Amino acid sequence: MQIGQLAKRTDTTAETIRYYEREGLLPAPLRGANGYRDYADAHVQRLRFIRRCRVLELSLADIKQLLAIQDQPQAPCSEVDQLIAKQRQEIRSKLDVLRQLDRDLKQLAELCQRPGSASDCGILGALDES
Amino acid sequence: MQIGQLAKRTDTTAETIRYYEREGLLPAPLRGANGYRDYADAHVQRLRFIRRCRVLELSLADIKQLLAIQDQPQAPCSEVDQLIAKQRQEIRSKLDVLRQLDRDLKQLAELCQRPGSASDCGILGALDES
DNA sequence: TTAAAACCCTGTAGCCACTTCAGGGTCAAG
DNA sequence: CTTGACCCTGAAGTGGCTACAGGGTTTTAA
Repeated sequence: MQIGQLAKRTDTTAETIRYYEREGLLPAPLRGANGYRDYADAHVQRLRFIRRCRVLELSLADIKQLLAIQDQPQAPCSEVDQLIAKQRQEIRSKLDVLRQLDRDLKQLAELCQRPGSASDCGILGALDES
Repeated sequence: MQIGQLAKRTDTTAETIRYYEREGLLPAPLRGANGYRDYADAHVQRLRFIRRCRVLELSLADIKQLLAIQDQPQAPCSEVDQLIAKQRQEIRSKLDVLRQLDRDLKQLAELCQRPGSASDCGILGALDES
C-alpha cells in the first residue's frame, strides 16, 4: 500500500510517516519501480502502536524503547512497567499545575467588570502587582 | 542595573531576557560605556508582568497584546477579558485530555504482573491491539 | 601586578514533534 | 494531452527558550 493509504488507515499524514521513518521508529518499507514506498500490514500495526503511545503523550524516545522491547520477546517486561509509571507521574504533576492554573485564571476573570478602560482594568492590575 | 541583576530579581536568566528583547516584549534598555545593558525599575515591573503571564501559560503573542493594551490607558479592557477567557478554555480542555490520559495510564499500569517477559506483557499487548 | 573568576556581548545552533514549502517526478481519468 | 491527485527529497519554520562558541570587561584575591 502507498503512503497515503497508510496515513488514512492510521489517522496520520504522509509527512509524519516519513518523519517517523527518518527518526528510526518505523522501518523503511520496500519501494516500487517508481520509487514510491510500499507498505505491508506489519507497518499498519506498528504505526498504530506508535500513535496509541503518542496519544498517551509518550515521547518518541520512550516509544523507541518500547518498540525495542517488543522486538525482543524474551526481554523482561519490567522496563515497560517503569516507563508507564514514569509517564503517569508526569501526567499527574501536569494535572496539578493545570488545576492551579485554572483556579488562578478563574479568579482573574472574575476581576473584570466590563465595560472599562485599560487604566482601571482589574485583570491588568492583578497581573501588574505582587 | 545589569542584566544578571535583573535576572535575579525576576527569577529569569540573562538569555531569556535577551530573547524577550529580540522578540519585542521587553524594550531595549540604555547601554553603558562598555556596551552592557543598563536596566531601570520599569523594566523589572514589565518583566515581572511577562513572567506572571507565562506562569499562566499565556503565549508570547498574547502577552504582547496585553502589553500593548496596557500601554494605551484609554483602550477598552474587553480584549483583556476575552484573552483570559480564551486561555481558560484552553486550559480546561487540556485538563480534560490529561484526566482521560491519567485514567488510561492507570488502567495500563494495572495490566502489569511482574516479573514477566515482553512476549506476554499485558501493557505491550494492550498497546498493540484495538 | 597579574591572573583567575565572574560578569557581559553577539550570533548561531539545538530541543521536540512535527508541519510547511520549494521544486520536482508519476500516474489515472476525461 | 492535460488536469489533478498522488508521490519524492531536502530544507526551513514553529514556540519558547537553552546552550554554545568565541570574544570583551570588570572584580577579586594572591
